[in-house]
Amino acid sequence: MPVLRVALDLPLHRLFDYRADDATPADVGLRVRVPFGRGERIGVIVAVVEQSEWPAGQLKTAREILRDPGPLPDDFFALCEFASTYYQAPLGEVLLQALPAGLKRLSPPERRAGRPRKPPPALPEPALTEEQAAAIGQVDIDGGYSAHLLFGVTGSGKTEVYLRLIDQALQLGRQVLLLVPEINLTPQLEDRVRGRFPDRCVVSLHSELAEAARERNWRSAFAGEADLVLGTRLSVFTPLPRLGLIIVDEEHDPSFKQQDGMRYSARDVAVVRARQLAVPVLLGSATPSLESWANAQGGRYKLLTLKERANPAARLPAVHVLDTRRLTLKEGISEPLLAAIRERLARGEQSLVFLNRRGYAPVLACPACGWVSRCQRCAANLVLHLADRRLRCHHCGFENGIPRACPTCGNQDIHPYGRGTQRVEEWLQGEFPDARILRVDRDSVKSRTQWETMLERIHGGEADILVGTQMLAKGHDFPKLTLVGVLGADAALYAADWRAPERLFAQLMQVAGRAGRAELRGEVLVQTQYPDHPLFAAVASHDYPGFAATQLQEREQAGFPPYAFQAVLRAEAPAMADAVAFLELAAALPVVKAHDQVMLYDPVPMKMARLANLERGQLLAEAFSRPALQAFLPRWREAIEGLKTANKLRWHLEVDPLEL
DNA sequence: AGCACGCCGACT
DNA sequence: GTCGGCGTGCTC
Repeated sequence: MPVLRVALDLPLHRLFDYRADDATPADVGLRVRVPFGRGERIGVIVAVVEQSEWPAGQLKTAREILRDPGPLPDDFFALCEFASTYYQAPLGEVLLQALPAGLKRLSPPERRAGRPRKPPPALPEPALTEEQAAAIGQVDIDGGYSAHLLFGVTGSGKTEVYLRLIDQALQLGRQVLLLVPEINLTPQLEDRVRGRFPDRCVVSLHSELAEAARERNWRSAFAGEADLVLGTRLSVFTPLPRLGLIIVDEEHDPSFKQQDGMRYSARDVAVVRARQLAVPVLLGSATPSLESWANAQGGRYKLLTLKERANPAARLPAVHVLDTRRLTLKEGISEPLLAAIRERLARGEQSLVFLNRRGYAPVLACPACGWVSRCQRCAANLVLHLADRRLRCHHCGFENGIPRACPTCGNQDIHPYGRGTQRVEEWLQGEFPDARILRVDRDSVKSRTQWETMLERIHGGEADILVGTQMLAKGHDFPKLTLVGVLGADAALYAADWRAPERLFAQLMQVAGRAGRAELRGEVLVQTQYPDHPLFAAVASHDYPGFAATQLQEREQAGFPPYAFQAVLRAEAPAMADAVAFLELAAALPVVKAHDQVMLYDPVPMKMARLANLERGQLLAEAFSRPALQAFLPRWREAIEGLKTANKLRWHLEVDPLEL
């Protein structure tokens, strides 16, 4: 009697066996409906065997083997097995997160055919620059696994390199997977790709897609009908029978890292997938992650460089640092920056004021008694949103009205302290009454559609001054934008977070890249209290390699990634004492002593120590070899699972954490 | 993760 | 006397 070994979406690191009279080994990879507990679940058949290790009498019988949409292929299993092992996530969880929701439900609703997209206008191939041609020549599309880091400044035409390589892969009859960060996946990018390959089937996969559309696109990829899958991190696991090339655009972008459930890096998974399938992978960025840069320096990735802008008339923007200690600031803005904005207004050009802090002010406080607007559930302040008259926690979503007087001492004279985008917008409007100011942050742009509309308005010249966060920094060309002012970006520079300089550098380069196209040279004014920090000199000279070299040197000396390999055990509980006690127990486990190449730090509260009424602590594990860490993790995890946990304590492991 | 069973407090 | 709290244990 054949037995199915079934992976279920449970936080359990084991498979479940079921009898199935008519099953054959060909059924591996199909979905199956099985009884579980007193209910029913959908699982994936991982193996069909003759004998179960379980007592035959306790085996239940599978209800139904689901033959649509055909078996998941071997290479998909191999990838999921890798992720399961590497990230210490149960196989069932990995397998099933890769499927569209409809295929995980017990009774899927009727499927309706989607309306086909209207084809966008066909786009011609622009001529290649020498550098682009050289980069393309370095990639052997048909030569098995190879990993490349395409390092190209903004405007150097990385996308054109992608498109040519995609074309080569398509010509060979292969499928292509193009991964982009969340915010970059807009219909415009989709249209650009479609326009270049008008007779190819291009599908997109991202979380904002309606469920039916997502399933349709997934099925088309799975069936080998789609030629090109354009997607965000979740699409790295899409089964693709003819996959021949993987591209990760803006590979340094933190949105490639999943921040809940299985905390994987889609960029790293993409490289593993390429190696497993023996196909080329291309990572592209103007400011590569230091991990990728180190891989390129070490020869594990081939470095392809684009130094020149595709349009030679477009010079890199001039970057100037403004020392805020020596300048008088009005509402956080210095006179030289104001003058520069005034100049742009006079010339009919656009300015962008970049400020990574939304809301009106980051805190409301009482000068008399020292009261500050704190979140009751988090270790954070409530941010003042004057536009809708609310105090709001940006971490847990808690909201309150604005008190008229200080809740502790009754003082009527409470003030907002600091500045967010709303306040800067308001003040600039007062300063430039005739200017059309557009604020772009998560409060003014809540959906992909709104983001679209916003981009169109900016392109259409409907704004003279943009005030925006991170969101505006990414990958869109605004032809009339010639000035970028950066406010308070240096707060994190001397903080404990050793990854802060890398992020700030990428952010500044990215936002600087918005300034100046074609005949209009851009100017970037960065306001900082630390004008002498070497980071600014590197930004001003557009010297990523120099910056990366010093950063990597510092990391090597300090023994930080990428010269060390880390995993972090996090615990959250209503009381910090419980979380820390649990972590101490985990640190004292016998397996820890058995792995002397792995070093455990002391359990500490997390940077955001309290989130949504839970106290959070973490325990960092570190090794100087990846295999040593990988050998340790499964044994540690198993031992931790055996620990009895305090009430309401939850924990998880994160491998290669980006934030500590 | 669900979802049961299982023993101790305030209520129709 | 019950309804219900969530602590502990299991799911092939």
